[in-house]
Amino acid sequence: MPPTRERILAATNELFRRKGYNGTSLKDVATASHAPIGSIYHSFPGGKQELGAAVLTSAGAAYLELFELIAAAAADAPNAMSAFFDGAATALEESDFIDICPIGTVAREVASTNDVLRRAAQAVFETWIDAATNLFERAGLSPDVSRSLAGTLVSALEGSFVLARASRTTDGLRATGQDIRHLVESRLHVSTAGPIR
Amino acid sequence: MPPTRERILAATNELFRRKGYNGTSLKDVATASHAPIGSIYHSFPGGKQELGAAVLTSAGAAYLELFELIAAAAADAPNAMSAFFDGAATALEESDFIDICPIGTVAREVASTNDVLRRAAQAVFETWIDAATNLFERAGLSPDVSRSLAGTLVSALEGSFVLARASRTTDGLRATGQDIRHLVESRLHVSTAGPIR
DNA sequence: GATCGACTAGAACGTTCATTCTATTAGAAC
DNA sequence: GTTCTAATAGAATGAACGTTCTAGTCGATC
Repeated sequence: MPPTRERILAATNELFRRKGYNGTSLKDVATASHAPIGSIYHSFPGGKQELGAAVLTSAGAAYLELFELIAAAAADAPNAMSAFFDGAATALEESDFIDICPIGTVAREVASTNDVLRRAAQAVFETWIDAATNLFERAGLSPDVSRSLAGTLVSALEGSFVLARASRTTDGLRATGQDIRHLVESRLHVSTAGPIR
Repeated sequence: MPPTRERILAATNELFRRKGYNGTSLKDVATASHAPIGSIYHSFPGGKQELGAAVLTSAGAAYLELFELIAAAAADAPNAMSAFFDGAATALEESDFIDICPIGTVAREVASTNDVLRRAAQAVFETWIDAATNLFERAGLSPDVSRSLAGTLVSALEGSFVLARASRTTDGLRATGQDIRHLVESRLHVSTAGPIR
């Protein structure tokens, strides 16, 4: 059995995906992680808020790693786009549509009411956008275009999770992957073979 | 003063944006709408769930109307894309980053735990995607490409709301608008002037 | 002007929430 | 083997939750 702190983080991560921040109680966390409430407060003295921020940060780091793995395995930037969305679609299907990034969920839910969690989510998104920006820059795009595309990629991923989860289908997710792939290809052609620049 | 039912819907709509479904209490709704709790149950006998579904539906219809207005005012489909995102960015800035679609928030929060609300959100997204599909078809794109782009547009909008709200900036929102605009232009060029089809 | 349904009003109820608290257990340090 | 800190354990607490319930108020209709 993994250490208590890890079990609590993992259980909370899953609960946040299913029920969001306000829908997850610490009793739920205690039950799912097989840890008493006292241990939650021992590992996270700041209570639910500190636990929430830790979950966002650790989940963000895990997704960043996954991002880099998929990007490294893809033949080029456009292929990486399809791979991101197809991978997300498969994960969603296999988990009966619960395996969706908890960060966007929590970010929307509490961005106006909890500045600590808002900043934690913002920091995570920033790491993803930085990583995607690097990917596009390495593919030959300008810093500005790369950063814009990175934001669009993360937005499209987060947004298509919402639609997929509401409709319980992944068709849209995969189609959006193709659209984003096409967008990146188009930007690459303009900048490397186009008449201007 | 508008009728009670309308006041309750409007107040709940705003509370959902700020705090999500689970974060909004019926006491909050009663206070914000200047209606007693009894009146909430009188107008919505099904309680919080029925109220929630009604908010999603009415907000969805309002956004659909807004979508059609902006699309009709734009010179063409690509211009409509920028207009959607710029309009959202302005609304977000003017409302101190709370004026973000409550539907995506609630959809992520309760999609796994409340099928009534999940279906309500799904139905709303469907109306938006249908409307956007029509827009792209009228611009000359095939039904398949149009529907895919429509899903990508809605996804990118919903997703960039999350990022904008977390970062409290609208730069990314506007940049994504330009990317989506570019994507639509690219699809139009391929299908109307390209060598194939 | 009496009657009646629609609406207003908020107290009451049982549950659940995040947090705090007091014990108890386990294992390293000396 | 004693000591001491870290971790476990869950009962206690007070606030807040969604819902139900009982009164009271309003305005139209006869």
